[in-house]
Amino acid sequence: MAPVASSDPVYLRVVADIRRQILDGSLPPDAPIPSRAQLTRRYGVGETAARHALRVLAAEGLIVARIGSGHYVRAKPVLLPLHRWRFHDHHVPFGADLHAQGIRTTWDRRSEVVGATPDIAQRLRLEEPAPVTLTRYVFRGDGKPVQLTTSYEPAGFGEPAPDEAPRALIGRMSAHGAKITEVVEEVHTRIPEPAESDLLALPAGTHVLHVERTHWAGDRPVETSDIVIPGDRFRLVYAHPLHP
Amino acid sequence: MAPVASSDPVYLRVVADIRRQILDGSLPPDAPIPSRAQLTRRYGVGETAARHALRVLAAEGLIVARIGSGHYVRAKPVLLPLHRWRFHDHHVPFGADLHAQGIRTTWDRRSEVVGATPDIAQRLRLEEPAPVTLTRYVFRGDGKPVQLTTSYEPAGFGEPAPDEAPRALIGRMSAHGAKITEVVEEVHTRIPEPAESDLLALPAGTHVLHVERTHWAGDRPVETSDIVIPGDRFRLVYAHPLHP
DNA sequence: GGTACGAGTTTGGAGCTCCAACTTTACGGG
DNA sequence: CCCGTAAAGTTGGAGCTCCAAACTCGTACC
Repeated sequence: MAPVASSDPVYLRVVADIRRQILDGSLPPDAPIPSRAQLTRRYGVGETAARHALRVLAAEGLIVARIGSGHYVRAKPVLLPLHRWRFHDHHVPFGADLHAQGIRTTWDRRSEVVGATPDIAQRLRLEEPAPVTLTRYVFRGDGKPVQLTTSYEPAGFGEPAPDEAPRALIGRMSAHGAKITEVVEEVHTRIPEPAESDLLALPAGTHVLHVERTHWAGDRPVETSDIVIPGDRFRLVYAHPLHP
Repeated sequence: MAPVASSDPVYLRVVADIRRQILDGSLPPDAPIPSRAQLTRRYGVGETAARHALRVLAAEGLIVARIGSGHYVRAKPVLLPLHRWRFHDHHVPFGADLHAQGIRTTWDRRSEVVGATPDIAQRLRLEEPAPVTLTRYVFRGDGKPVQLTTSYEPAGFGEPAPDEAPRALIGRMSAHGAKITEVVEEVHTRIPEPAESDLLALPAGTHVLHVERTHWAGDRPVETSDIVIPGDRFRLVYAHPLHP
């Protein structure tokens, strides 16, 4: 979770504080959130900031607004903001979460330079035809493939060193002085669900991929969400940061 | 797209108007959106409304804000708000979109009454143990399964007639005077991608499921997104309604 | 005891203002 | 012609206010 510096907008201070209380359990499900008026007093902020903080938390799915009554902590607020990290432990819920459950994480990667499809070229703001480096990361939990990430970046930024950590494309490109406005990436997760594959006329017991697609904007993640299943299943719900 | 009545909030009038222009192409990608000041004049609304309208459109992914410069129509703004419709044509992007591409849509359904899992019971605000009707819809594009929806509703609302259209649980339950706060549903889509299944050590050519999970709240969808692939692939991006 | 009403609280819509940070543009000097 | 600076425009943060609709709860009435 990105820490909130004291220089950050004040509404983020409020958001961070309430979010922390919800996630660590001091505000249990269905607990009432202080009202707008109370927040202004308690945090010494204006109504605008209090209101915006509540809206952000509601958009994250952590709280629900019951109009006329108040805001309440949502049932099962398993939340991990989807915002600019990757599998690697320092950046990512996946890594942290797998670790917390005693699952050892590893990964490998294969890169190749390919011609950009019109789609990719447009997203990376390149002129067609342009060579792009396509990198596929396979992330494993206890050896079993858990997640596959496909990332594209303009060719010419150099091959990553063999042991270089999975890197955030955004960070890397801005380090080279380039402006990145959008990143396309695909995330895959394993999920065996025989009953359902049957309904879809697939061979019974077929292992099935959970494919999740992340259209990732420099300004704001458009959408995405989900669930990881390494052997057993556990669930992560990603919320959309609603800032600003 | 839900029509905007004249009694609706004014910011929604602005949102609806700009959204229409973007979707019908009169505002092409990268076209500038009128600024806050211009919107207040052009639509005769206050700054608050203009600002909120822009924020909603940005959250929907239709426009990007470039700070200091302005708002611009986003590249490829394929947008279909994920908000209380289903596959069936009148309610749904899927149906409309498939149709637009000359794909015939069909569907079938199987219902069974099962015991609610703790999870489902809690979501439907039922006391455990409670019987719930589990319905699986398989939606097809030209006969090929495209989407699978699993929905739960409290048992006792009656079996749907064999030819009754896939129904919105929310609408149906409120018609019975009940209050529904959340709907759980699962959406599955087929996506064959041999190269990637190879990387994940699956049999080559295995057909793969795109699983997407929709946690659907009475107040606001927490998250979800995505893509449909019937034979060939085409893509839909769902945006989160950011209201209020 | 049960019901109906009203006062107080809370959210959401809408208006206004001011300012900092940033971008774009236009202008003038070298 | 080119470059640097200044002015104008735009977004985002933050403050304030007023009001309608909706909910809660306690009181008073039947």
